[in-house]
Amino acid sequence: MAHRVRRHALRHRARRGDGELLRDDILRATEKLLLRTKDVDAVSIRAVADEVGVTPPSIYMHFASKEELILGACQRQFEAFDAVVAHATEGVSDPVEALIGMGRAYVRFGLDHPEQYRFLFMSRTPEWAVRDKRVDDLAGFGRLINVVERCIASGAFAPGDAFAMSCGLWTAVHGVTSLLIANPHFPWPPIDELVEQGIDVHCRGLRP
Amino acid sequence: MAHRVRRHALRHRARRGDGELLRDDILRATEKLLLRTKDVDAVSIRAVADEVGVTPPSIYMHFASKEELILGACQRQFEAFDAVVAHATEGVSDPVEALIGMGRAYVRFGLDHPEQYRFLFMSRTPEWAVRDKRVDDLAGFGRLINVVERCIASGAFAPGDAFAMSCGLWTAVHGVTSLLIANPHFPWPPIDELVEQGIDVHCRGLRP
DNA sequence: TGTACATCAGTGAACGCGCGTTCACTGATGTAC
DNA sequence: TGTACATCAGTGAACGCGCGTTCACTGATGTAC
Repeated sequence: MAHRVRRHALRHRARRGDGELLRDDILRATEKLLLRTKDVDAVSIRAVADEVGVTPPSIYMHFASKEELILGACQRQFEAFDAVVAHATEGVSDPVEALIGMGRAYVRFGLDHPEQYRFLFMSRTPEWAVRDKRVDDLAGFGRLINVVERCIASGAFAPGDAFAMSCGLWTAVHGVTSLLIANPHFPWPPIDELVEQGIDVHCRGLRP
Repeated sequence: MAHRVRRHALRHRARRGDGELLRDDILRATEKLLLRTKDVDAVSIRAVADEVGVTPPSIYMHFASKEELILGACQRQFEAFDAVVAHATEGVSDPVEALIGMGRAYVRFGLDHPEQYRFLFMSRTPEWAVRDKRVDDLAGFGRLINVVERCIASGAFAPGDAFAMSCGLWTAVHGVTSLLIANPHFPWPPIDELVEQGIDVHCRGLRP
């Protein structure tokens, strides 16, 4: 393979006091690389620096190590994912409809941002990421439990452990999303059909 | 980090005509490393050679490249997985029972061999692996379709597209397996419960 | 039975590569006087 | 208003590392005569 050559234009040096601007540029570049390469291992300090238009040591002005950089990008992606799923339930009063909307949004986000999804829910979670990640994780999951409880209260679902049901629902939508991401060459039936059917079957199975 | 040091005993040179023995040793060592390191990226030609007790160039006597080596190990794992799932349906006449048995065996294999499962069903499938892998893949999937068809014929499942139903069932068991593998720190309910509930809910949802 | 030799199963050393990270530096710019 | 200076936002070159892969070789062993 050829030497790594500088591919991107040099970035203008920030004005004094605006050093923090670089931090944002770095995170944005990291996400861009994740999306383009579709491989977290291809995201190197050097590649990120090049994408930003800066030299590698500059990264260390804002992140103590590569781990911290990746963790930072991960956090951002998590927030985006969380926002999309939260948005799906807005203004929907029927709890089953809200649940279905969440499921659709979940799968859609995963398929639209496969590398982000892979990173968030399919990769080995290194020890260092667990603590910080877990907070948001539980926040998004809390929303799910809430909707499931409303489904039970409304009589749409049989009474039972809302937490366990939520785990089941999560595994269901995750199953569709991740299998489609990992196995794009399999002769799947039409995606929308698969999603609708998966959610529908699961909801039918939870009825009284 | 320290220099890689030879950790394993030297292997006895094979007798003339027994050169093929090394091929088997290499594949076994590769699987062992996958299991131990839980990371396909940690499996290097050099690490495999060391595990076998041989020098790196020896690997190239049996595999043209690292890709071929990994592919060989993947094939083996696939066969093991396929055998376990096939075994689960043996001697079970009731089709729903057979399906449940397959599901349990599937999840169990995944949790018992997380790195194999990750490699088979959660990793990016490189272009070169697709063609060879697909054959076994469809073979195992064919077994699933077969059982689903029997479920429909017996009246246990509502009539419908057996292929689409099989896809749905696959995503369901995959969802449980892969989410547990990727997120071991999440406060899951008891695993058996999660598995049983997942399969049960899905089967209920498919009833007439 | 003895010996020369071809073959086979490897070895040892090296190649160039991209990686994370460190360290001494530079040059523009805001600020104090 | 002019100037010395501290600070800030970076740079350039190098470090040691493990990696996949290549190439010329070696030494044991089965075989032909």
